[in-house]
Amino acid sequence: MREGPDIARIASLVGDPARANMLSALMGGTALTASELALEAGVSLPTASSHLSKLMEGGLLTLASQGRHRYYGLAGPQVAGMIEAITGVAEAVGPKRVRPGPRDAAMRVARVCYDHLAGEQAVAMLDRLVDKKVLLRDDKEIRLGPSAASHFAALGIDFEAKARRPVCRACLDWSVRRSHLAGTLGAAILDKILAEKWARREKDSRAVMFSPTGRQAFEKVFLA
Amino acid sequence: MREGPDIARIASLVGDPARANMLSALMGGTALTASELALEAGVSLPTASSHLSKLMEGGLLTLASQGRHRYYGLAGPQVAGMIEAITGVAEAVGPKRVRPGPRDAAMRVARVCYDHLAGEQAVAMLDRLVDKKVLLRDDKEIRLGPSAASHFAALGIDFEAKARRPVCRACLDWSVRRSHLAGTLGAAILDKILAEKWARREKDSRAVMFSPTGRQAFEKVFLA
DNA sequence: GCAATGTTTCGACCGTGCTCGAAGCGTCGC
DNA sequence: GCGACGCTTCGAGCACGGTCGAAACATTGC
Repeated sequence: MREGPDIARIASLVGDPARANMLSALMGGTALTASELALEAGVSLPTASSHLSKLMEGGLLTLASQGRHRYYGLAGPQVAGMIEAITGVAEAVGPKRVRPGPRDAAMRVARVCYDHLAGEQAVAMLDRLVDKKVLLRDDKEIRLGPSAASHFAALGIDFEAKARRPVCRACLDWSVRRSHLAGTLGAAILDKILAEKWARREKDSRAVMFSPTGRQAFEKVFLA
Repeated sequence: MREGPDIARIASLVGDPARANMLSALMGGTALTASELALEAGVSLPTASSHLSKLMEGGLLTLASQGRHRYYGLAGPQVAGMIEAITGVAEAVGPKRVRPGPRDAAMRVARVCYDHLAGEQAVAMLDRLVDKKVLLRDDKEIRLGPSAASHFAALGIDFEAKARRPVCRACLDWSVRRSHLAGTLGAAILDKILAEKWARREKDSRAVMFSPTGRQAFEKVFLA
């Protein structure tokens, strides 16, 4: 009955949990592939694809095809602002949120983000690697420093052997609100952590649980 | 999978057309009753009531019970800001809106808003009544001026005879973005317009169509 | 060329939630 | 008190949209 722009259409796009998770994931500013977004949203690939096409049709996303990868990103700052506004209301209105249980606390410390480590530990690790000039961070970009090759080789981490993805990539951490390390290097480090049995993945969760000795080893290698 | 505030919950509340219409109607700042909101949304009273309780539960609305009337209003400026942000995206993203047809143009000029007149004609009428000091407007409130009683009596408009609602009320016009006159006086004026056959209601629409002579009469009385 | 990987389309299933009529409750006017 | 009015609750019907498996399509690497 009421005229004007179709706000219900836009809001209902954000109103599905899977799509909301995707949009939240994209709030970091980096474009993500359909597979990554499917993992973030916790749905299968076909489902994610369906959601993504709806978001595209609604004008909320942009698409950049690069080879067989398709990178989805937020359409612009106006869309980001809208998500921000909705998040603000959700936060203000929902103090009824159950207090974080042990699972949530663990997620905050360390968890899997697609194929690399995220959480406080991951953010601290990246900070330390930048401090030591092993990696170079300018603005939003991360590059390998001159000593990177030898540094990681000494640790037995081989990040070149993997597929052709960017070696380093910044990934915004939702809990800490700062970047952690993604890309093939981030993936290789997670592999290393799991291979050395410093930590194990919690079943049916993204949480990564360090053993006491594993934590010491990790901190000695990456946070020293 | 992703944590943080439940933005899907909030967005899906806005994502239903009926609820979106209600929220848009409340963007004017004045609280409205369940019946008024049902009309705005174009749904039955039970349906509207169900939506309203959901919006209440979601924390988007406040409720002020006055006798047997229950006035619903937006919970606060943060909620209003969110609606505004969503509206902005919907506007920016939907230039695919079909160009306004004759029906829409007519709606812009004059239409029914619950029980009173809205649109350009209504806004102009209120401006003129204020100019002539028949009505007094300070800030958002509208009151009767000293000459109001005799002025409307001379026109054969009896606004006291109606139920116990505020005589004057400002109602924000979506098309003009300025206030028009609601309340029992606004209703009485619309009654007059239809009784005099200056205009008729378009079937299945809120548009009000003035006849050529009716328009002249209306302008002579209210816009002179 | 063929196999591997990333992504979309198709088809079918199923549940959530929107919808309204009828009935129940609370408030006001006489 | 009784009737009128405003609103909410209950119950049942129904459609829309989310979900996934299988298969098709596209791109790359060998």
